[in-house]
Amino acid sequence: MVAVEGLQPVHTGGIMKVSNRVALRPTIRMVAAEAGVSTATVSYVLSGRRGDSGPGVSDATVSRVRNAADRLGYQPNQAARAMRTGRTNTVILSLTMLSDPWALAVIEAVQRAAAPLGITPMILADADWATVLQTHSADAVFVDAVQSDDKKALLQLAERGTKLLVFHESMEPAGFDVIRSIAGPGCELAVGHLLRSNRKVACLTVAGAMAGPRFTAYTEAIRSAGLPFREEYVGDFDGTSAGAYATTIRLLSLADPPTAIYATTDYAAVSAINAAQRLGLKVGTDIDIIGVGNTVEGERMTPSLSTVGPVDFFDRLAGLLLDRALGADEDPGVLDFPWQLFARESAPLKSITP
Amino acid sequence: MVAVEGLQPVHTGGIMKVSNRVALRPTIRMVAAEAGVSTATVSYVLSGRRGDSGPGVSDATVSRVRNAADRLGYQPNQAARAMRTGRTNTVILSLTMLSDPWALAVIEAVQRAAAPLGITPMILADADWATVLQTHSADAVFVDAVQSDDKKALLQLAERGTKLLVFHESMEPAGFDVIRSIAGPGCELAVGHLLRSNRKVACLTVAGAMAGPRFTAYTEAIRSAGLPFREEYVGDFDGTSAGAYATTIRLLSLADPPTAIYATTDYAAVSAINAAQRLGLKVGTDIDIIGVGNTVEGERMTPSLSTVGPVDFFDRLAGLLLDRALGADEDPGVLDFPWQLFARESAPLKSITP
DNA sequence: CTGTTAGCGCGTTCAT
DNA sequence: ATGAACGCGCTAACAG
Repeated sequence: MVAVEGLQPVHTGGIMKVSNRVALRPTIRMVAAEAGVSTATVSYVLSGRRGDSGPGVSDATVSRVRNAADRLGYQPNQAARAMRTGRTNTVILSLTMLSDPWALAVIEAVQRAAAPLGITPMILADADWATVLQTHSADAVFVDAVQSDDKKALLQLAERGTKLLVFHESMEPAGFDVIRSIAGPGCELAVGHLLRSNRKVACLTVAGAMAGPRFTAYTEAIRSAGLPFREEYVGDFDGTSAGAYATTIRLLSLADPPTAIYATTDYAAVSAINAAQRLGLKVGTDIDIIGVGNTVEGERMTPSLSTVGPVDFFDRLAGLLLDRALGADEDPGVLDFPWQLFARESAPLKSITP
Repeated sequence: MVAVEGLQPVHTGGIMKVSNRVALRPTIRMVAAEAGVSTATVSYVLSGRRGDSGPGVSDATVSRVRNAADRLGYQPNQAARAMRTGRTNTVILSLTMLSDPWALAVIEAVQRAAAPLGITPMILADADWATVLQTHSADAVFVDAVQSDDKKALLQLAERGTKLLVFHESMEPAGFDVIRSIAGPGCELAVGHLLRSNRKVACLTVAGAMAGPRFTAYTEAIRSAGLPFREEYVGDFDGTSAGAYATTIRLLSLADPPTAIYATTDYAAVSAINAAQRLGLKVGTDIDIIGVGNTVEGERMTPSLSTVGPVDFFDRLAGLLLDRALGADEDPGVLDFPWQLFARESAPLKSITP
């Protein structure tokens, strides 16, 4: 030590107790001093490690340390811990479209799974996630809207040791995990379900998404059922639920109204049900309505919403993310979620009418 | 140095180049070795400091270092940097109700302001923010839904040096900043505006919020205008925009329909406008509609939405947050946003009719 | 004026 | 139960 005798506080590691600032955050050394033990002991006690082979710390010491820590209000400095262990006790969720209920469901599921593990989910709403992740690390990262040209960035991140889970329909794992949940076939299932007992099936879809798989599935299914495609049965709306409501009213007010509606999201389907009921129709009898996505809200409402979607998507996603965060060092792979039909009250299974 | 001669790699600080793992992240020492300079020089070059008084590093060296860093793909380790400097280059936004457009606007504004400063906003969606913030630090933190009994937790965090900005109507600053934006008077302004040219004013409000200031302002304003309170003019809905749409249809289908609608949010007002137009009414002439919140969407739509709200709220909030993050060590205070009336097309200023 | 040396910060962990 | 060596980037003090 080169410290000037009279100035150097002995146990505190030298941070500015001498200066005018009040002591900011207590360090492990202060706790050690307070408890009259070494920093190593404090570390072992508070991080609960060293259970590897026998006790190692006596009960008396444990409580002395605990008390000291409480008294000082000690909280470990995550930056220091991260530097030493390489773990941040954090997972990052990179989510575009935070307004989307899908994103909220991801957050909720991860939150629930992470809390008991002492891991904090942080949400990154930056379109430029690749750059951010180059410097800010986490124990695992979920990225929801990857383009094919992001592949290089992903590879680089993976190579640096970032544990990545990527949501993408066709990308192959390459140092990162891929979460997959392909909509097309499931959506055809939905329309097909309606077509079993209906010949006049309309589609409620967001105006901007008419090139996507959810709408294509509609035209496909109509075509392969040998039915004519009726332009007036395509109800495009602006993406808001009010828009979906209004468009449903319009569809059902046609001279020759549809007897079933395929909505490309559960949220649109909910609006459609409200609109149909407003017009005095009995949903599931007078009119069949089916959604897409298998959200919990649909399951719980009355009448319960028929829908298609992956099973248990959010919880399993959260589970995998946290597995990775905890460092089970398995090889990355694909987590595929096949879609299923949930025929509930709003479009029940019926004896087939020709 | 106590290192065993033959094993210790000289410049790398000893991380496991020896082991089987590929080199994970390049460190500043590797860059220094690659460029043939000291770590200090690398640090000065890459962090752009030492600009205090003149350059300090020759152009030739600068480019040598830059090249070396690029070649290795060096990115500074934020944890190490944070430990040394106490800065994380991060701000945390603790937001409940992430689905609320208000939260999205906060995120968007902060994102925009933070990016050029090299600061990354991270969103915390944990109801238990107080606990999380005890261990995870950031250069500044915004907390949106503080209860009065959180005060103790806030004080503690502030004492530890966390820079806090708190959104609360009545709390006083105490080591943390308070953002304030009181709705009541502004809402009365809105209803008052409608009452200047209408006697039949309905209210569109969320069913659960009828004890809140936005609804109270309606009853208050009606009362002080000497008008009777008409139960059938209260249109409560479920919080969705489809619900607002449907409720507006109901209100306007009354035997004695209102000539103006006060909606307690801009989003409800937008739905109300859609509904009124659907019924063939000319908004701003046949019917006046006003919202609450002064969102940008309202300003841009046609007809433009009349509303009340704070001016420039999100950008100024973002500005203050980043000021704090950058450490301008001023005393905390209150940032108050008085509300204003924006009389636009959906409820224009009219010559007064008695 | 340019570049280097050396040591710090704080929690973890190996060897004693 | 402890001493002390880490990790990695920063920066005061110093040397050419």
